[in-house]
Amino acid sequence: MLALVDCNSCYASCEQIFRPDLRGRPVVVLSNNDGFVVARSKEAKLLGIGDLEPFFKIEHLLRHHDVAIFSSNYPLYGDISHRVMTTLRDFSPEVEVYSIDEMFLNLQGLREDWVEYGQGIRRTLWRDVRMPVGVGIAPSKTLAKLANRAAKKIPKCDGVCVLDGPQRWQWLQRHIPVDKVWGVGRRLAQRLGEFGIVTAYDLGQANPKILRRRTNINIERTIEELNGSPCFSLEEQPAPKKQIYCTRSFGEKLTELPPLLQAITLYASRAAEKLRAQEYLVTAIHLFLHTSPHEPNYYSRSTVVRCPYPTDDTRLIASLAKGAIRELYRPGHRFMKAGVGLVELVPKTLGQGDLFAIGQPARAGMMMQTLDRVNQRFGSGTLFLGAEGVQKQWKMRQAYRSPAYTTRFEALPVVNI
DNA sequence: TCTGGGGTCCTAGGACCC
DNA sequence: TCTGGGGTCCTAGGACCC
Repeated sequence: MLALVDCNSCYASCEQIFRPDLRGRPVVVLSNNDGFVVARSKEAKLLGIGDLEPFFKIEHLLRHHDVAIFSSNYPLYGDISHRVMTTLRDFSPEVEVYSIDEMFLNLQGLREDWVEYGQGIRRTLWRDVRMPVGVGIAPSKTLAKLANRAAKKIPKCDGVCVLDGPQRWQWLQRHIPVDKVWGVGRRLAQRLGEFGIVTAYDLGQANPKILRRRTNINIERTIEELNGSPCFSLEEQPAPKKQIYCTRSFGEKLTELPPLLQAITLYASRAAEKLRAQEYLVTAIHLFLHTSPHEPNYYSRSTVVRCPYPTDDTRLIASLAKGAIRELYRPGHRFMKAGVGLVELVPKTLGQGDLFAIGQPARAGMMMQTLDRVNQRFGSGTLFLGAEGVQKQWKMRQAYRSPAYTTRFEALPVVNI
């Protein structure tokens, strides 16, 4: 058995931790660039505010109902997430951090009353972090996902749902549309519909071999999982990434080259940071930029540049990225977004293997190590390439951002006693 | 005034080469 | 009977997840 713990309306709940006056009130959190709604408190959902609704389309509705609006505050959410995960580690010796607001716990060998175990998790996380969560417990990840959904949706569950036998999970599956199954998106659901597969139960009863031929390979394992046979194992150490991307929409459309180059330098730096954290080197870099698809004369270009040698040096990666963007840039367009992808990676420890090939100078490695240490200790962005610029007028919009309560001294909450 | 996120992986299809 | 490869690289775009 394993458990999936998932924070309720994660970002909205994070905001409510330091604003208890907002508990019981409608709260929404917007995506990067204040683009659309990515988190809604229970009360906001009751107002009929949908998931992923463009902010500009519903702003009037939010104002009308006096909804509290927040821009995304990732330093805050990341820190709260870390507290949640740390607390959860006390409940199982083997865990997988699946996303910023979800964790799988292996329950193997823990003989417990699962409902009480789940309620214990909920009580503890509320007491220690003030984070409300749902707990789904089942023999496979896919079932634990469904259980988690039920824990939140079915009032009788009171936040915990245990699927410990076929009767229970089959009953639930009959009430869940197939596109809510983990790994089944809109497109696949449509295809499955052509075979008469509409609910999660239909999928569980389908013939895996036949469906595999007609759709994709993963569907076979999903079917097994729906029947209680685990196929996706718990990954304590997630597999190394095959690609690392950093892409952003700009706060305002960019027409000139210099700010584009600044932005791409920042994205290259972020991607290189992640690359070093994974202890890999990059050999090929993907660059792209495009205008808004909602505007006429849509312009979109991308290219791949090869590195002279496998590298994790921010300076080299940024310089290659800038060179490529110069080539892709055309005046007269209003660019909305650009990005850097490190697309061919090799483990750092693999080494060169070629006596005559040029490798990355050792000094570069030391320089990057110093850069990372300073930024880890004093905060991301303490040391950065001058080419990023200082003003950064292209930064994303964050008109409603809350303070970094837990990660900046000057933003610490003040308590009046 | 104008406004639609970000990350990862996969695949289709064309160009090019032997 | 009718037909004619296969690999690699590149770009574009889609699918799915949170």
